[in-house]
Amino acid sequence: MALRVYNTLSGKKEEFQPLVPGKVGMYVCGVTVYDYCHIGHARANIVFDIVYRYLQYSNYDVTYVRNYTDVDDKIIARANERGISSQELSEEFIRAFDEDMAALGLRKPTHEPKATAHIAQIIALVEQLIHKGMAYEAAGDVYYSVDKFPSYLKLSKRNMEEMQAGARIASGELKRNPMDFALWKTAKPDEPSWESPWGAGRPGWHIECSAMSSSLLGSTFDIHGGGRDLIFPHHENEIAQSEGASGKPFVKYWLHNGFVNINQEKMSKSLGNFFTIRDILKSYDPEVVRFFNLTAHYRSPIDFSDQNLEESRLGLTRFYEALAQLEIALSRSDADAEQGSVPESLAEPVERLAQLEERFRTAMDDDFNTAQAIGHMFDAVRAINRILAEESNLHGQLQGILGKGRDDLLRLGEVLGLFGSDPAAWLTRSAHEGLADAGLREAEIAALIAERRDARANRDFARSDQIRDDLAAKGIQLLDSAEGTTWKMK
RNA sequence: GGCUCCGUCGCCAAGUGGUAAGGCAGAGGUCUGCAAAAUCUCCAUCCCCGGUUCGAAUCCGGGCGGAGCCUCCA
Repeated sequence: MALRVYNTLSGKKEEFQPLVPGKVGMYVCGVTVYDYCHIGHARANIVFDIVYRYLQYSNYDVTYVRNYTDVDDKIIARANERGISSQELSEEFIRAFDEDMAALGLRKPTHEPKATAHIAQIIALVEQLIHKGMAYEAAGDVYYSVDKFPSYLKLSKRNMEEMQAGARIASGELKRNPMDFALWKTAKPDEPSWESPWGAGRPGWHIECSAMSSSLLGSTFDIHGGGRDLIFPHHENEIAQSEGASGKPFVKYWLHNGFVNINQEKMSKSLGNFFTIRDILKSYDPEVVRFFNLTAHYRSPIDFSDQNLEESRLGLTRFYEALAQLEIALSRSDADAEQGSVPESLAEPVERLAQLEERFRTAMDDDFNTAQAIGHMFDAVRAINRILAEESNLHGQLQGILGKGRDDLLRLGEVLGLFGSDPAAWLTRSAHEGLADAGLREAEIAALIAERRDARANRDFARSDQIRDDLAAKGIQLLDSAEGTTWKMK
């Protein structure tokens, strides 16, 4: 089955056919670097990280471009507040962005261009638009003339008359049409600026993406992504600029991810429910954050709440516990054990395990349906646990089946950026999180476990159970097994 | 007002014409000294009302409820 993607431009799912067979050019709008990234940025970047990974998994040669917009009104304003240069500010937050994305386990794009490193291309593009009559200069500013681009608003499917009714021209702007937008802004005092045919100035928002994408991917490429909120005006304007200049279709498939809500409310600074990635990673494992993002479809809104994150933590724990048990069973099993056939009772889980990859692909081929893909992976976990529950001593054939199951799970998990940690280590780390809140130290727990072990050996179950209940009251769950007793936070 | 979109089990969430994935929570069984984990079994007819169809959660119309965009925004 072939990959199908939902294209915002057509409003429906389409079969994905790259311009050049086997190769994909993909551009995703990065961030304007003037502050720390919030969890909405995390979602967008995780979503397109998955797109990138899945295309690579599907054997495409992908060129992934994600830009930094490092010249902008907000950067200038923030830099002035702090009394530093725009460049210092943007460099600081580019570093922060890189750290955040690395923490979230994102694969590095092929190219991460900066707007300020493409001023020459931007100026050339603006000149071209003026030359073609699509743009005009006015007092050092250059504006795009939306009236010259008949298919303007084709992406956002809005109505020009009504948009115009609501639009206003800010004082000092010399627009012919209120919907016209700036390609180049004349420099005000104390602003970063570059020399141009229209005097010193700087690029407007939107033009940098047109310039960088065409520089790195050509005038037509396959996928352009970003958050829904970028559809208008940002992406609409990119289309107008790029197609206006080249006369060729800009992008074949437009992909947009849904929003992040906080406790069912829109995330916004005014509501005070704004979380940076750094804030969240203080409380939650990055892999939990990623897992949470992938349990819903990328186009749907997701609700960021403690309860939902907690559920994701439990879900991810289920995977790691199964993987940890699998490691133990596989290491313990005897390679020389006599070959045995798979018992009839395990035919179904064995079959389910065998189908994992095919099901995963079918789900992901359907517009990157990670929620369904994870559902299939949970099925595989149950199949693994079932086999382990029934056959603690793996014979040759089952060993091979489970070994392949483990490999499949890890390989497909990697396509989603999951299960990359050593299972035992992840579980230990997870167990220790929150330990301080419980007011306990590991050594104390270990001592109590030892005391309980002795009590149990003496069949003093009253004492044994008391220890367990006391710890349970503090949120510590003891887990007895043949290998001894471990613990975790409930 | 215009344009998008959503309303599926207690909660989260897939499914968009062929008879409701999965996770969490819950009930019961197995395992266990007892538990936990694991496993097995059970647990929804899809906001409401019409219509199209052999057949609809899925399509159409009308309600009701919710969200987003239209200004910077992932």
